[in-house]
Amino acid sequence: MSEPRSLFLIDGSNQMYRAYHAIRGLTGPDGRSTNAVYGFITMLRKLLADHKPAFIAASFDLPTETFRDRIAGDYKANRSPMPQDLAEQIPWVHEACEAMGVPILTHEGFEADDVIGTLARRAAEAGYQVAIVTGDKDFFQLVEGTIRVYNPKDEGAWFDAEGVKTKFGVLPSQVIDVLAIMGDTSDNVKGVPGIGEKGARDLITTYGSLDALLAAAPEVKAKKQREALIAHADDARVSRQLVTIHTDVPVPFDPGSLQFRGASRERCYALFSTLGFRTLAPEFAPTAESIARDYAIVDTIEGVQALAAEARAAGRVALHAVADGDAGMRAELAGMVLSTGARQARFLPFTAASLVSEAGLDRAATLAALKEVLEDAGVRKIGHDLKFAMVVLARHGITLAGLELDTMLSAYLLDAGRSSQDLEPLALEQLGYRARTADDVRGKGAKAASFTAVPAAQLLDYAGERADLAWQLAERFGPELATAGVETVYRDLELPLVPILAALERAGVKVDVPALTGQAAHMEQEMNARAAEIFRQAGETFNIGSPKQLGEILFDKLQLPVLKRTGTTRTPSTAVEVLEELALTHDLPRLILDWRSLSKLKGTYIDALPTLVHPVTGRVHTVFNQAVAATGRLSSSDPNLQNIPIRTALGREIRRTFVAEPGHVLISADYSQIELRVLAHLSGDETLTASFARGDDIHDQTALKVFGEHSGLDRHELRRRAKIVNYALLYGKTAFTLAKDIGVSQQAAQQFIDAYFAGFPRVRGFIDQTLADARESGVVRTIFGRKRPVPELTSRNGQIRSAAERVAVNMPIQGTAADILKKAMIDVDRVLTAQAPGSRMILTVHDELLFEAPEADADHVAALVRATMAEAVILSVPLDVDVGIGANWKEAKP
DNA sequence: TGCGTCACG
DNA sequence: GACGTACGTGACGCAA
Repeated sequence: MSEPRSLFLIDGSNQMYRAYHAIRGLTGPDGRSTNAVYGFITMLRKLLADHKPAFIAASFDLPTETFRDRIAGDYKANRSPMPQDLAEQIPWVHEACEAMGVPILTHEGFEADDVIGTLARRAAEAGYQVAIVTGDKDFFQLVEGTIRVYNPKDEGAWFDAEGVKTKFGVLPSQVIDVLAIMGDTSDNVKGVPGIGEKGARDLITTYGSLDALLAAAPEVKAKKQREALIAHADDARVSRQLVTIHTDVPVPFDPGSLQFRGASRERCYALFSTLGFRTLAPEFAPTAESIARDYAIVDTIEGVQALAAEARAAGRVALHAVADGDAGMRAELAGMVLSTGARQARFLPFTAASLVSEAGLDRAATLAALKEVLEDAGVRKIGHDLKFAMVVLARHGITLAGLELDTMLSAYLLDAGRSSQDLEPLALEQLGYRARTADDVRGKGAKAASFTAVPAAQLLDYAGERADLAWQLAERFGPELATAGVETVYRDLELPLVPILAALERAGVKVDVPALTGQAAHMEQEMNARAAEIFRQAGETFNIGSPKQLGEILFDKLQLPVLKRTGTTRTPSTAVEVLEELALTHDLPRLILDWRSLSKLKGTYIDALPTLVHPVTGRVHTVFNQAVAATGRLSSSDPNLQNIPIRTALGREIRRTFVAEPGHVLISADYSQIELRVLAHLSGDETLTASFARGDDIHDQTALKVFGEHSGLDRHELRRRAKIVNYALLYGKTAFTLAKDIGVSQQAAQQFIDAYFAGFPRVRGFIDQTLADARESGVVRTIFGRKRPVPELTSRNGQIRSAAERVAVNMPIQGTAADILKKAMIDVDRVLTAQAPGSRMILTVHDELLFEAPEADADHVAALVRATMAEAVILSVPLDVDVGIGANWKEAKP
């Protein structure tokens, strides 16, 4: 808690140095180091938060001569000059102090230490509690009474006289004597040669003081110490002068000028933005309170009706559905927000059943009053993530129509590589102020409340911003879509996809819960059997799921060789490729692999899926994320239904539990080798194109081209290796990894790579041209015009540059394939609506679409789907579609 | 919360 | 000569 008369004096230079060394490799947008200033700010923020000082100041050394230079001309002569990238940060550190409301103290001719010492003494005399914030032990000499040293390192440590004795071994009054003897090489304080910290401490403890020690030097028992003390007595006296912190600097103690002033949001925001502190800057961004705006709650049905009329008259309305979470199928609709202009919004909170006293609107009546406007395509809709609103509203019988501008999708198309397409960071980036987050109004973690339990008045600013900011962002993004060349992909693909994805999410997929429960029991038995054998071989029980514990067993106890280390912590890796290798010589790794595989399947799918069955629909409803993957792909979450196992026999059993409703079947349709076909199209390679045109098996063709006719391998193995080669080389895989993947020498792998590019000569040209264009423009694009920035192509760091090159080659291919699937979804949706209305699309998995159809319609639907997908786009090679029909997803896979 | 691991295309 | 070594995702359990 804040002491009314507490003064914190920060040893600024010391803390800056510490930050500089504690954090490595942090740079700002212009490439200059920001590590010291970042670390300093972090320290300062923690100090302010933890101790809430009423008075505070930071002192820094000036680069001018001090009295110590006059005492000893070579004072600090040994000190290596301050690193250039630290010196550069000094002005920023000063600005950080000023911006954070911390006064800066300096005084010509004295070091920061002396200024701090003087103020500490004078403040203590005036009755203040003083904390000297430093990691420098020299300050221990000042500790007495209400003066303490505080080292903010780690959790922070306080040193009073007792603490100094414990930490340094002598009383504060004896500290300078110890320092005078031991010297300080970095400051070129000579001390007494041959006597270090421990020796100095023992001598001072024995003799009481330096003067007493020097007087008694001839009696010191240890010969070396005795001779050194006699020979260097004067050095010791000079050293004592140098290490003594002066407390009589002519600097007045003026409490008024040392008051903590509080941070200036503007200055902090400006500084932190300049320095590229992406998490820190937003905290200081201007909040919207500073901007005049018209937000209000509407809580009468007449008000709602008037609002509906207003929206109709305006012809455009930004809207937001206030509901918890990202999953539209699980969100409880707590209110609606409408905006028909910048900095304007109306919030319609619904009365929560649990909060009888809370004023609000009846949900059903309100939605009934809004229904006509929401369903009128003539009233154009704006929003951030309109799919979410669509799904939520659909559950209340409203079919949102007239989608015009989704700011989330627009932002995604304008910069697919942005780390987040959420509203708050976009508002900060585009409009320059900090929007409220759901966490701000609901609390977060375990204390988080539901929107339905937060009083409407508290939600108003948050809710209003959702619609208002969407409106404001739409004003910017609308024109930008055209200038960025992504309007086509927006109009023709992303926007039409919104209602289709909303329908997929609403449809969900049926899972056979009893079957999953049965599999869980079986899995558990299998796991227990493996675990027992694992523990027997290990000679002890441990947590097999802990990479740390497992590593200790394998590499410490059993002394198996460490073949690979993990990327970040450099601990021995226990990844699958490592265990596969170890399994050649030991039994244990194989058992571990088996256990892991079972554990993964059980934990991620078998146990999880039943808990995700919707209580009303009895089906599992995923969320399709349309603005996440940088290439243009969709992703799936809560649960992810795009990574249901298929590669192992046991995993495939999980697919059996994805079933059709009674009387229905599942139909799976997937594009055959779509990315390689896109490559053939983009590169114009004649050999590749001709193979696809003839309908050859492309992997067999590659096998022939790369391995030759007489490799001696069976066709299956050849094809497996060729498939790896086909997909790997395209994205820049190296001979090193290819060799491991297909089990040949690195030299052989290199020959395959050379043979591949020789066999498909235009592929190399395509890669080179793509990279040349990308370096020129800074972006790569799909054939639909979707773009992804690749700024790092010009990095001076070879590794970063290589990674960017692989990204640049991959994106046009993966992204074009994604565009094709999106186009196919739009076409298929139209065809099914017209010609097979009893059937519905239920999932999409990158190159596959899954449908649920009445049994009697199955063949018809399969044929429609196949034809429509094959004709989704016209490339220079045909698009092949494999279609299968079955009672469950496994059987439906062609 | 970050990390290691592993499921998918 | 050392270093690290195909792209794109999301979820789980552990450890701090």
